[in-house]
Amino acid sequence: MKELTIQQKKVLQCIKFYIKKTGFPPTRADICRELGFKSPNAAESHLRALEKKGYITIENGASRGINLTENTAEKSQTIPVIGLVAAGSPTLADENIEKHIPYQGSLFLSDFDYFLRVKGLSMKDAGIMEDDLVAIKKTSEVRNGDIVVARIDDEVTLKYFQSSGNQIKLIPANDDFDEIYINKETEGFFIEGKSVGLIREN
Amino acid sequence: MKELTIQQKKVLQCIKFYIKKTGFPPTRADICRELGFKSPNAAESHLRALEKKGYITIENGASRGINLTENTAEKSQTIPVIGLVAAGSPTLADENIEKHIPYQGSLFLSDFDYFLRVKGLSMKDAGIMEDDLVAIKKTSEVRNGDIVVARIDDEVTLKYFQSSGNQIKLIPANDDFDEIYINKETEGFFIEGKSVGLIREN
DNA sequence: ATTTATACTGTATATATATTCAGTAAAATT
DNA sequence: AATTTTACTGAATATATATACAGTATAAAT
Repeated sequence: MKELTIQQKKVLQCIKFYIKKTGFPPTRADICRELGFKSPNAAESHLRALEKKGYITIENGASRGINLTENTAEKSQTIPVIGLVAAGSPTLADENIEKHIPYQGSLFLSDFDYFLRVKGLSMKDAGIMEDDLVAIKKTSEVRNGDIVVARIDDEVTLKYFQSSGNQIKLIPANDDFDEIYINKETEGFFIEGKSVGLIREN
Repeated sequence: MKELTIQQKKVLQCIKFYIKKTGFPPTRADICRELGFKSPNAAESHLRALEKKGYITIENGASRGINLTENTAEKSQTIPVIGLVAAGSPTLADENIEKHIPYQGSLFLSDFDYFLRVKGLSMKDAGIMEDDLVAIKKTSEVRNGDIVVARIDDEVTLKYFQSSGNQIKLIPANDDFDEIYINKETEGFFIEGKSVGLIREN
């Protein structure tokens, strides 16, 4: 599905929230009121853009005729929790799944694929403590400064990512741990995903 | 809840089905079409009866302003996010609510009443960072070691709770901050609640 | 370099829609 | 027996609402 702009995301969020609050979709005027627009056409244009990109459908001529697409409407689902063990990969294989957490909606800005149960304190200065659940989005597209799940052979770690040229640095957020230097082409090295959020149950 | 007549049940079912199908509630005319009525007032009367019996609410003046009641349609709730400002109390008053987060189910072991947006780093060694959302359960029953929301006059802070005899210690998790000593009977001192979990959006 | 998309304001209007009023009639309640 | 509730038809209307049209301006894509 095509990416949304920031404004379009705001409008979509506004629609979702309005439906949640009132039980029915907003009018153009309602959207303007919520987001501070002064012309109903501002809302209209955004709606048509959202329709074009497949996030909503609009019943022409009907008042409040906005319908969230299946992908857009949040289905209640469960997210697997995977243990971060010294030797073992965080794959979604059954044997690695600790449990499933019921989850609905959008707690984080980005969507994600699983929770990683943190072991150890190598990221404690980043506020990531033992037994925290880090929301992981499976992707290899990571930027410098991202907190990533990196695999080196069978070892899986959570670290800050720093790349320069052909060299990758995996930096812990704890002085007691050492940085890890890796060459991009190293056999057995792989970025599993990146952190997009965190949950702690006390 | 008061019993519905057969016709009223049909109308309620019609509304539910219409919402499922289209994503938005029906107009009076839509209901007439679905059920074969020839006057919009037939639908209107039934709607008012359903409203009177508590199965729906109607937003007067709004098109398609029909909302299924909580008992009628189970819907997920939203949790308010409250900003932790230096001077100001974390009450559920509208002016303090930053936004609402859609939330369903049980992410944490205990239920909770609101999210507190953390400012500052006084609890950083406990893994609580700036802008984290701490799930707060409103209660004054706290134990030693709990992370609590304490109010001293208009100042609100998040600290470890430690009580011995008549004295209460509020302990930060950061060496740069000082412990706070308070007498239990101090005027203006109050435990607002305790932390039962944490969410971080990166 | 030109076109398209984004992001609006502001005005206007046909029509979609809620809602009231006037009836009729049967069933249920008091 | 009288009143209220249910269950409609049919007509009328104020207004809520979608939507088109005319602009302005900037960013992104081709």
